[in-house]
Amino acid sequence: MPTSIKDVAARAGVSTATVSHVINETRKITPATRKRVMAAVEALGYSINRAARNLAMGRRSSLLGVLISDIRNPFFPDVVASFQDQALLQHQLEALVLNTNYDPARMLDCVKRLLGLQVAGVAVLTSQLDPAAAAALSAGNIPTVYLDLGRVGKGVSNIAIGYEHGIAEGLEHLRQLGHRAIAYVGGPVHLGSSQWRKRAFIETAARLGLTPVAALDGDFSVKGGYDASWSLLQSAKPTAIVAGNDLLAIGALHAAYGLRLDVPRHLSVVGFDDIDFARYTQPALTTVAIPRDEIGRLAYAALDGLLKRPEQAGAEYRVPTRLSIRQSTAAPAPARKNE
Amino acid sequence: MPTSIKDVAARAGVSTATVSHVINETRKITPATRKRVMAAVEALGYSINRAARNLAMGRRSSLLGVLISDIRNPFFPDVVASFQDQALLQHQLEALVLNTNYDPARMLDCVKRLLGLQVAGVAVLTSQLDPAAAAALSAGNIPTVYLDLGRVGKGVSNIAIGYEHGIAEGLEHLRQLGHRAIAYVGGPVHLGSSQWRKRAFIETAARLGLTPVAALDGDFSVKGGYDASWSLLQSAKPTAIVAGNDLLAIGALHAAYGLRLDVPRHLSVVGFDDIDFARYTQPALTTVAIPRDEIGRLAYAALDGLLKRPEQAGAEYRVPTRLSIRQSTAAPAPARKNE
DNA sequence: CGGCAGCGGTGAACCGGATACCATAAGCGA
DNA sequence: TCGCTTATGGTATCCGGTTCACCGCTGCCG
Repeated sequence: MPTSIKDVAARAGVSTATVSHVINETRKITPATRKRVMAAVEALGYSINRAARNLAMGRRSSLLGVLISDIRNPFFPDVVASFQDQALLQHQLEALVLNTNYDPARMLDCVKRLLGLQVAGVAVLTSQLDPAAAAALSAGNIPTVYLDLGRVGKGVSNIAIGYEHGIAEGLEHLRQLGHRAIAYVGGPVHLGSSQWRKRAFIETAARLGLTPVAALDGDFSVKGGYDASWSLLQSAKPTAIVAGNDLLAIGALHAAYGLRLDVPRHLSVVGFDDIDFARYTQPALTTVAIPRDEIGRLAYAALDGLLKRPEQAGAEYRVPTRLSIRQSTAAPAPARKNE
Repeated sequence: MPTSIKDVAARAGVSTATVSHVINETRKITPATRKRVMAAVEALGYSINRAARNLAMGRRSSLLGVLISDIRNPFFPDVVASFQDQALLQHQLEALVLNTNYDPARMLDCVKRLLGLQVAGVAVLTSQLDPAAAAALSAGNIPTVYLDLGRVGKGVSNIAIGYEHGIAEGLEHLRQLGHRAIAYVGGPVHLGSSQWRKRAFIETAARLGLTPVAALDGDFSVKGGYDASWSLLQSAKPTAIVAGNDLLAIGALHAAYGLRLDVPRHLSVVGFDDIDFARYTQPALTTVAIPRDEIGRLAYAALDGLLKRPEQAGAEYRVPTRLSIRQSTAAPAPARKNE
């Protein structure tokens, strides 16, 4: 393991400087010398130590940090995969993915670790932002891209998600089907993404002249959706439920099974995210699709841009949402409508 | 960016050596000094430069490479998450996750990139192994742990998956329910994991005196399961289908819906993996569970062991599988049984 | 009271590589 | 033949940490 540039230099009978110049082609070298050096490199199986190189050059590493909330939530692997595909394409940088588990403290810890690794840039794709973490990133002067969080500025870009369009499509869809009693099941109140979805729902509903019959917050899990929907269906008796993400929506579907309500005849359900499994629920889930691969691609592109033009201000990107209509929505059955 | 240990030392009025000792707790320090140092660290937002540290300590890097087939397959995020949780717990090493997309060429590329990054160790959790990649790893003398691939040796550990037990439970379960006409839907023939599952199925079936009525290979996707099951259900008319993974099983469920077969009355379905969604299909999927978090934990532990005792031979670990019985299996309906 | 051990802290030599600067020799015109 | 420029290689320093040898101080003990 200890084949350093010195070993190569010794074997080739030259100085370490020469070896360095041969390897990096940073100076003209006589063919004879170059050949001797290359032979020594071959013979010793030498490979350069990047840590030392980065240290010497005062550069950051070739790593990009990617912060996500929860790798088990199917939303994130899709984003990460497309991010990594980009990184692979431009082949140079690697993506280091860290989970915050929706925990601000852990997020700060992750940021510190990334700083310690001298990452070249960070993509914060979590649904909330710990202020201390943001401060640490900007203090470290690290190019950063946020997902629907934070302001654009020097070295900081942002990807905004246009929730309104998709949710408006969803509500319009429900209204046209004849639904009036619509309830909302949301995620944890402390999460930004959760708040914005809920707000988009309420404002859009108001604009369309619909009054939500109820809104309940759970966590972003199937169980949370199940519990919330169960109690909603017992009390408010909505004809349609809009969920803050697809896991919640799947929970709603199961609550309906449990209460022997047929979806979509007795209850329509609209999800959010359009995870892969949404098309494999029974019935297949109507849901507001967020272009996850587009987010991954943009996040990489944004970081790439910041890295190439460090002194320039970042940009604001925007991805749209749109309704993906499947079988979990239909006109409410008259029987239940009159209940 | 330039807050180095020297800045901290200067601000705290101590030497860099002392700062280092405070940070690493490698020596007794008076509370007063420690406090001054910590205050300086806080005030400057100092975070240690791992590159420099690794260089000084003669270590490779604080990165562990984790190779997986496909981050979008829910199997892997679970494994990765538990691996990372371990890494976080022992906080020192980071996990760098790379996708091979089931592509041997890409796998070799990933390995080369990892080698370039001086990773301290690599966990190969993919379901197949490119020989060139394995050669590169052993040539680089990198501690490696494989998932059910390759041999244990110096610096190489292996995690074997005991497919037999779980699949035997599954087949026994089906036999007791009265199934005789059992078909198998498998994954791509070129994947190791796919082959072993299929072999375990066939051998165990033979041992139990059951003869599979058919076996078809698709890819590890819902669509593949759908197509294969559809044609199986038309031709061989099995009363039960065992699938090579849960995605395939979900495809089988949908093929049954499509053919208006009631699951489990007309068709029983057994999956493999027990991904989270298996409990949320309709009906909930009976499946052979693989302890994914255990795999992640073991993979980390194995690497940790190899790193701590580099000269020793690796170990063979083994994780069991077991049947998780839900609602997709039942006794076959007499009507169909006599068809 | 002198010797000595233990404690808390410092200075400086590394780790592996990049590079500014210097040394040498060759090339070349005057 | 001298002096100046170029081409090429060497020397030394620095990057940000770790760590070892050492040092002054205190307190204990004979």
